[in-house]
Amino acid sequence: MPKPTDSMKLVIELSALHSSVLKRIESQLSIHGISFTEFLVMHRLSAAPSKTLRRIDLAESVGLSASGVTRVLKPMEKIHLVEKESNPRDARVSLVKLSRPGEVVYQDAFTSVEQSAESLAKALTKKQLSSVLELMAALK
Amino acid sequence: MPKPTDSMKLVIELSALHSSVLKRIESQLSIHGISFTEFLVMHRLSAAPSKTLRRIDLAESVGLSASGVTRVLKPMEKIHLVEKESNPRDARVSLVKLSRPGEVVYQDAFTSVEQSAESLAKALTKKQLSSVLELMAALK
DNA sequence: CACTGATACTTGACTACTCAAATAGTAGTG
DNA sequence: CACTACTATTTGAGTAGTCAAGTATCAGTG
Repeated sequence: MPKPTDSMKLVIELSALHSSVLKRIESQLSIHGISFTEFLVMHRLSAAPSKTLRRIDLAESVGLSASGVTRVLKPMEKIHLVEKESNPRDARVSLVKLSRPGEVVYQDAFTSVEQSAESLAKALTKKQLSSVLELMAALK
Repeated sequence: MPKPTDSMKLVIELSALHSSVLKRIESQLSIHGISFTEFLVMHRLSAAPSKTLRRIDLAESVGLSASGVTRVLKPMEKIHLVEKESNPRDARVSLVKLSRPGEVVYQDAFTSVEQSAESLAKALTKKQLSSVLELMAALK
């Protein structure tokens, strides 16, 4: 019977932590009628120049496949959280833009997520928190 | 436009890290024909007394719902990685046991996962690694 | 400027879950 | 010892994603 090294523990604990954190956040987000993935999409769009991204870059930044993005976006377009724009320079690409109503939902959701995040992170000191962030960045 | 606090960054980076790590590991595990979830199941069973657990406890420890466990286990039983046992004390519970062939697959898979994990963790010193583990445990 | 190969995206078919309801069994209480 | 309430599990129906194949467009080359 193998005994786990620390690096093994890292991946196992990472997975456990992810699943528990996700549950907390999703339950908060359900109030706003969106999933964490949808929140992430809006988060990335909101940070982008003119709140617009190519679907492929969006996929990359939220950790989805191209088709995954197509599928998340479809219902979001339907309720006008995001809108489709075309790129005059390249007819292959379809740009996604965070709409005004989308921004409003995003900002409300942001507050909720932040609350969950704070309540989670209060187990750590400020110093510890920035330390985890740094260490996690090194793992990327 | 809201600006992310560190605790917000924590949840977002956690999700990104999880998705990238999972992809690395799953691609290694595909050699053994199992998913990371199935690996986790065997990992927990392997650590349990007489390699046996109730389905509900298994669910809890791998972060799945009860029905999720039922569904992962079904194909694993079919190829005899695990076997079903009943509890004479309580006819409601159905115990799951890691079979001998299951142990073999688990140990091979363990080696693969450990390799991925090592290659991931080599971005960190030993001290940093045990530090992340400690901080992550605090977040649970 | 026609060809070749790469890129952006969408769709079909499948897998991996989830939740809610159904089933079966257990345990405490009057 | 019948009732009530709780626990363990499975199943049906639906959601969220994947990969592979298909379509459209672009960009470089002889």
